[in-house]
Amino acid sequence: MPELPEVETIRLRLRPLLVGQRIVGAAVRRKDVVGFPGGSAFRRGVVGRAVTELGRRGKYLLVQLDQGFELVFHLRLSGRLEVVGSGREVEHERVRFELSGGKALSFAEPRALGRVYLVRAGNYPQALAGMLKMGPEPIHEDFDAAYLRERLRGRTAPVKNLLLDQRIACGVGNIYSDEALYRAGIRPLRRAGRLGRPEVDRLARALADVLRDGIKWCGTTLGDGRYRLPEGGTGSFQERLAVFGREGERCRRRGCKGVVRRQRIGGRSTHFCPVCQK
DNA sequence: CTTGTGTCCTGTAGGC
DNA sequence: TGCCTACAGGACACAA
Repeated sequence: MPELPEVETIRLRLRPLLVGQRIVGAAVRRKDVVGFPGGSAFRRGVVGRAVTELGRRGKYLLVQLDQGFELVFHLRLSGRLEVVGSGREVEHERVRFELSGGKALSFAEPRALGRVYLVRAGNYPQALAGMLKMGPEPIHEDFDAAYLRERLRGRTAPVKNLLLDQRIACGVGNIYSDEALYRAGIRPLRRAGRLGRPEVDRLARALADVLRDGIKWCGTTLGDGRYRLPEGGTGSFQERLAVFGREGERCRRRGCKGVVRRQRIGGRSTHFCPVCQK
């Protein structure tokens, strides 16, 4: 669930809590959540390092450490990062980092699908191949209509599937892809290579806009409450969703009588307004 | 290369 | 009430 806006929100909130802190201890409570390196090298490598900055690439959160190291987190579906008092227990905690200030950074992940990696900054191992192949950030200038047109040209897969491909546009997940397609007025099942130039133009803009809006509203906390801010609060973009999670409800556009439909595309549930999206 | 399907993982919702 | 199944979804492996 954490997509680009959620990870960016987490980054902004965690930054003042982590930068300047030194990791004085680490406990790996579940080994398979550490993606790299294996064995005790992860714990040995991370202890003693100080946090210098927090970055983000797509859905990855990058915790820069001194001496050229970097902790890379991917929260996948249900991962959570929280700074807690040193004694406090956290449900589903997989890895805990004790901090010099007396608190701890807790990485909790009920489904154990999320991962944390310790690498040389910018030097990603095979286990993190996704980082090397990742496409541009849709909210940066190097992502524009011309680029998207080039990447979609000739492709026969549904446009929805390609929006989820991190090699084309990183950071986009199921929620924001549906919302971007709604804003662009494009049905998710349309074959990507068949979109007209004005449609791709709208899509490129909609993607950037919806992700920026998501950041502005601190991300989307759905009913399950899995995504939370590091301080425990919720995002508020869920109140602004046009289609995601609104199956059977009326389209939000003024005067539109459409009812939001849900359909499985590429194994994922996909939402759209049959009136607004062509 | 492209596309579609299965797998990982576990908590939860819904059916009977 | 309790059991069972389907589903949630991001990334990746793999088959065609």
